[in-house]
Amino acid sequence: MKQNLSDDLLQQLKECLFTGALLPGAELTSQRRMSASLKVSRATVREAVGQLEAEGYVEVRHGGKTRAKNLLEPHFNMSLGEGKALGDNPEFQRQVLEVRAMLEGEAAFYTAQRATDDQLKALDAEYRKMQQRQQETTLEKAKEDLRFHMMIAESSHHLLIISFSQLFYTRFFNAIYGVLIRTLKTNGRYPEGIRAQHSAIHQAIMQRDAEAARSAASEHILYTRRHLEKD
Amino acid sequence: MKQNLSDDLLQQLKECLFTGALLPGAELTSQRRMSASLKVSRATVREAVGQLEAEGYVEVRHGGKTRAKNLLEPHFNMSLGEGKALGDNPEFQRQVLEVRAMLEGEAAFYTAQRATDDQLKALDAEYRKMQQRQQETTLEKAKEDLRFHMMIAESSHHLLIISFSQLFYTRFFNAIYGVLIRTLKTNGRYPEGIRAQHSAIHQAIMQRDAEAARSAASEHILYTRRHLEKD
DNA sequence: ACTCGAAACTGGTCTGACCAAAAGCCTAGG
DNA sequence: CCTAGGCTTTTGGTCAGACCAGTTTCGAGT
Repeated sequence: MKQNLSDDLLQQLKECLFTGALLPGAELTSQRRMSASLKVSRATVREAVGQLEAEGYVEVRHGGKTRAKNLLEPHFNMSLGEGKALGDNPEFQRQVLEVRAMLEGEAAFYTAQRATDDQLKALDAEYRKMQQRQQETTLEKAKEDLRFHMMIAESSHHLLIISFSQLFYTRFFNAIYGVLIRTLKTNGRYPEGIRAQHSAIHQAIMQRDAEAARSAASEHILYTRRHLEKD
Repeated sequence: MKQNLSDDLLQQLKECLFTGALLPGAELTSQRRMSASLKVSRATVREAVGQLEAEGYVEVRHGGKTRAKNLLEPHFNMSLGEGKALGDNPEFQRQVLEVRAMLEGEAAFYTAQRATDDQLKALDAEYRKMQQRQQETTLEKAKEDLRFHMMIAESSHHLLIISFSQLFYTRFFNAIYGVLIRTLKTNGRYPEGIRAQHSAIHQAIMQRDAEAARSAASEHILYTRRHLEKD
């Protein structure tokens, strides 16, 4: 079962990618460092990294750092969501909310179960920052909201959820933002329920109550959807 | 439009393969000769040849000559072999199951709510067909199972769920299939719970009971996951 | 004619060097 | 304060030449 050194290394690197030890967007150690720490030549490292790139798992730029790619990205280039045409479509916005409801519910669930203490601490800090800042533009509020949810997703230790969340939030930001705009228009102001819901999610995760976290996160999104349906 | 030297060479070699200048079984010139005749270093040649091998176009044996493979071969591997490392990874398999649990739960939920009568009829027909056929290979059972779930997803009238399901099932079929194989190995036979669970999903959707459909579909997947964790 | 081993291939790895692109840093000028 | 500009470091891309390890080839000795 002995194979090439470079194949060994390739396998090893893939392992890191599939288990989530190397998250999408994370930087790989440089070829020279790998070469030194693994006691193989840089040529061998290059061979392995080259394969990884060819298979679409990492992105390597001359002079820049090599970083892990999102596993789902190559398969997510559909005509969907490109542009705000879809972002303004109420039916599409509704669907985005429904997916968010399940996605963020699951993310919160696994985060409550698996987040490291450091991640919980960072999440707590972000939450408090979010609670303080008040007078901001709608756009900033939306971004802040997304950052909070993205942090939860990243703490889930669930490669697929992390990958999908990344793609989803970036691709469909327009639709998500559009929902907020429309809510403000219909409702007159930022719905007062949001604050309490964020608090509930935060609290459930901090107490590592997975089920509560899931339903709180899910409810948070469905609450927004109900606001939208009043039209 | 200038790219890497090795990429240039890779492209060039592919040309030879696709135009038939290099027929299946033919020997490639050695890396040293290429390096000399093209005035590039052997490292560059190796990079290109390595890619070719990774893509399945040539076969290279230590000490022996490198020869062109049958062009159709990579496409056959595509159906099953793409990313074998990924499909065999237990941790990844578990994550795939978890995503399936939420994805298929939601799909069943919306299908129960929104499927047209025609879609329900087609689903019913597929279900009955599935119940009849018994003696089949594991592979065929897996495909059948996936077809059933894909039909549910397609009946959900939910663009995002449909799109994601399609990508997910085709892309990660290996991991899904790997789960089945592993279950069979651990368990000795096809778990008897599956049949009843399919029935429960089918029944809930037919009665348009969305909540029941969701939990039945979700439970179906989680049941499989539990089987896997017995190791 | 056959066998077998040396020699001449092949690909796999290593070393250390240089180039070019990107990133980081640090200073001078707003 | 901080931003724009250059300088240095770090990164990936390529190169040369060497050695190791399998394969193949082919001729000498039987």
